[in-house]
Amino acid sequence: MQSQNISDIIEKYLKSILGDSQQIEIKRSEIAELFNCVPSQINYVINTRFTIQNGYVVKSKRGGGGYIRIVKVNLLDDSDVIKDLVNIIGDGIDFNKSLQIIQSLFQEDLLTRRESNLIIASIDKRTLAFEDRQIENIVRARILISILNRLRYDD
Amino acid sequence: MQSQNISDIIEKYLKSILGDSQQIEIKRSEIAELFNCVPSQINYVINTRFTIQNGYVVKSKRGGGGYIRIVKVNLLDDSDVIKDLVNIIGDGIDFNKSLQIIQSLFQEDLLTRRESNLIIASIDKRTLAFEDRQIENIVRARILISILNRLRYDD
DNA sequence: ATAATTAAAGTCAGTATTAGTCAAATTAAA
DNA sequence: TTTAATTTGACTAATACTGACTTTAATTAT
Repeated sequence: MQSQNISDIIEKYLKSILGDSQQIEIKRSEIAELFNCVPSQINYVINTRFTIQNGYVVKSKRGGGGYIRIVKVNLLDDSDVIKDLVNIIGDGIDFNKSLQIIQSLFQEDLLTRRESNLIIASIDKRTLAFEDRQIENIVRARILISILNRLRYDD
Repeated sequence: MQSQNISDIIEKYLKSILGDSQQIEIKRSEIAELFNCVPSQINYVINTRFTIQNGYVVKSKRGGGGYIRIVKVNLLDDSDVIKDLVNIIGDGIDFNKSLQIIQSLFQEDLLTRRESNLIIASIDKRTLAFEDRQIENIVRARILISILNRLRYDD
């Protein structure tokens, strides 16, 4: 077996303790200790291997009693379609193009009318009015992508 | 597994004795004694978990026979609450406060779980991460207010 | 009545306990 | 050799806990 770097090993370990359960909760420092690495290595593993693309969602809390929770989500059937849309959006999109995307999602029954309206409200020109038009489109893209990625899985 | 800090435990306890009732009245020192912590910890729990954004209003009295009263408020029939929320949002709000507001709206059935999740995705820290932290909060406030307005039209 | 005492709760700043970020250094792969 | 992935650690941020001090209200003493 090749490439047994620590990140791969930690990844395997986390997946093994995930096992059949839907989610795990770990203490970053404990895992780091266990594998004799710096704590931020755990972040690296999570950021590179437990992404939504791979079907994982991660939540965490700092401070006393803090934790990192890794949740395995099941990607929906339309997940790939949405992924393609995300690629189209790239790192900037204007309001009209966004509207088209939302409308098509609505027509595909991937969004209710109410949901569509809420999203439109959030990426609307007035909501995102900046001095700089370019920034507006960047922010809009980020918001849309974040929402689309959220649509790729249920709770 | 999760939430092993005293604050979370006290929060759960208070919510459990709240139960179905609209309000409870506690003695700070008694609760502190019960959980073997300093009295000001109770203030900490209240200030971080029983705020108006969480859907609670707290009243208290000092001196002999003093108490802390926690009241669960209803967003629907209390227009002052909505006003308070808008005030809190103001022209800048951080992610955590926003999250609390969304959760309250969900608990009051003003948002579905899916809608809540989509909104959370759109105002998430990563989504709105800018060079300037201030801008992040400004945009988040605009999005939230835009959404609140949208909700108003719907009814 | 007024003052002193007692019995609450509030505030705030300091400390402790987590996790996150970022970029430089190193290692592996192409 | 160039590029990509990994490793590291110093610095940052968020959350929780504590205790000394303050404020307010009720009760008791004068």
